[in-house]
Amino acid sequence: MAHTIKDVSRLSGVSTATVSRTFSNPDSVKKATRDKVMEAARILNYEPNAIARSMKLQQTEKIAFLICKEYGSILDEFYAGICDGIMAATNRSDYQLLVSTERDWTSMKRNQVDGVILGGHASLKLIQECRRLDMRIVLVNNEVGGFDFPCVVADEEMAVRLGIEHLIARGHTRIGMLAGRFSPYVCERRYNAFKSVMAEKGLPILPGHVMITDPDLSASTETAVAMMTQAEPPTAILAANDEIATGTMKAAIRLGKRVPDDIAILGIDDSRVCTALEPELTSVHIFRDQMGVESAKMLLALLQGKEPEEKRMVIRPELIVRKST
Amino acid sequence: MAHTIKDVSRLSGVSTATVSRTFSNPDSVKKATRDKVMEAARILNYEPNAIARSMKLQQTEKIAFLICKEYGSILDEFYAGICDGIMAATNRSDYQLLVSTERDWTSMKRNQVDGVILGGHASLKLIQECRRLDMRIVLVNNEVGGFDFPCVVADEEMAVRLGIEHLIARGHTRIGMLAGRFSPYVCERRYNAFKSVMAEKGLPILPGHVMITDPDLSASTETAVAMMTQAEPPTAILAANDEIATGTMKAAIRLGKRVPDDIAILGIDDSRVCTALEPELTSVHIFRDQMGVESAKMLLALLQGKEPEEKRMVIRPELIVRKST
DNA sequence: CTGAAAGCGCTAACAG
DNA sequence: CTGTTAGCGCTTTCAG
Repeated sequence: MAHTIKDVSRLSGVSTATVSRTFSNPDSVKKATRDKVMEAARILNYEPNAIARSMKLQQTEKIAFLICKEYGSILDEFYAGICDGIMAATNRSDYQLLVSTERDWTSMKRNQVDGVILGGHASLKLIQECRRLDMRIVLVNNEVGGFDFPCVVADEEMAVRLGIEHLIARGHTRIGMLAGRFSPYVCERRYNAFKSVMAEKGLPILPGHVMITDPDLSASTETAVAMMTQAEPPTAILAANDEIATGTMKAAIRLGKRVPDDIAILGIDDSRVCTALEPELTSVHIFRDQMGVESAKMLLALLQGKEPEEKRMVIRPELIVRKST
Repeated sequence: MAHTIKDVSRLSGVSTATVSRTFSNPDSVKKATRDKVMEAARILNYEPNAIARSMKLQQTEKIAFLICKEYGSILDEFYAGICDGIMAATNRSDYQLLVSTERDWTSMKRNQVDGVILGGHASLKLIQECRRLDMRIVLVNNEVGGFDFPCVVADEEMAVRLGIEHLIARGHTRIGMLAGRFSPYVCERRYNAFKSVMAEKGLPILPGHVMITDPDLSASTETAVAMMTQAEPPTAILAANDEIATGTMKAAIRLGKRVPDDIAILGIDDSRVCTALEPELTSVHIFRDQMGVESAKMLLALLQGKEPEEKRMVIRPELIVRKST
């Protein structure tokens, strides 16, 4: 059994209260006393017991990041990026970070964590469960209409707008979109943004110029082939994400079309694959790290009792022009 | 303040012990009593307090995954894969998972977690600190000579061997390697394996046929260009990982060399980029998920007091032949 | 500046 | 099968 505050108290000849103060509020203890305590602690290899502290304080100093998605691997590049950001922000505080998935977060006990960041398509059931246990909640890459939870999202409309405006600037008017079935929230936003921005620009969306595909590589490739082999194919394709854009590139290669001369291709997310491809893929960068950082900061602020001034934080994307457009 | 076991005890008219039993060992309580307790708990919106439980049991039922790396982003595809595996295995147990980095794991208090999985190049200092606090330790993607810590690693030698044998089967004899400066443990293993397997096969390593590069895309591209523009370049290049292989592919494209006819290229890791490239990249799959799963299982077993039969678990890789060789 | 003591919510040994 | 009770290790009020 490890030594406790009592052992240190005994060895150093001071009370347990003083030992406690030495560790949690050093300034309130005279230096001489403090030194005695620290020396005893060193000898005994004493380290404060985090559980007992939590018990007394009734807070865990832990938050959880719960990933709510069903498709693909859990920590894909997008969520890993968010997680990186959350880690960075959490680690700078006194909090520690638990990571799990919606599916596995079953053993919900009170006081496991002080708050949660829900990433992606969190079910209402999960949200209500968290509220029932008095946890503070922040959503990331999702928002729930009508409930007004604090959330951090990317400006999906702006992402699509940046893409379309770039294609227009390159002289394209027959622009198509390959939408995909991945995160419901994101997909819907990007899809709707495409329709509204095209309308705003006065560009018609021709029949067959919007298709929906599963987000994996082979499905996107097939769908892109179908789009490009129409009688009147688009001259530029906006893919709903880089994975789909990659499939579109493969389709172009298979059909012997030159990118960007015969067909311009543009992704969203700006993932690592963009620079691996040839030609390198133009994409709209979504600042996933920043989304993570901001959501963690928001939750931490909430836990300090501060209400954030803006409950809905929108992270602005940035167009990265490369060689595919 | 949330309700406690006492409130439930009072409302249901049984002792606190019975309430406790109802939640942690239901079978030891008569059904009728149990129902009364559950009903009271429901009414009061009671949920057991995890901290108090930990306090009593003197264990947190939490483990930590500490990522020890300096280059690149924290949760890159490789470590995200390991983390996925750890999450899966952890979530199937009663444990929960903390994720942090070596750099940030400073506020080391006793009883924050019951054990740790150290991923990558853990410093001896960190390991000793963990031991001092009586934590159980498992290393993943690393091992420490002479200390005999439980560890899970990939069979790096076999990965290289599979690659070389494949290239030999394709008729290559002038095989080069692009080694890289990423994880010291892995790099060294792959590099040494290359030399020993080549020797074993009786193939000479020609001057300039082994080069070391930074692992980023542009450095690998430059280095690969240098290797391919020698007087007598290799006919096949084994890259130390897929990122470097990607750079090698770019070098081939830049030099107008056809892959695999003019130059065969082979990666290690089998990351997502392999199928994005054209031609698709042959690579040796490292089962990172499995590494995560096994390391978590090992740690969990250790925490149950079981000593694992094998302290050093080696995960066998698998060659995935695609179009680049 | 330091000490005594109460108590955070739960579990488990023991008694009935 | 159920109740009583003694802590787990720490923080914090209140006194000194």
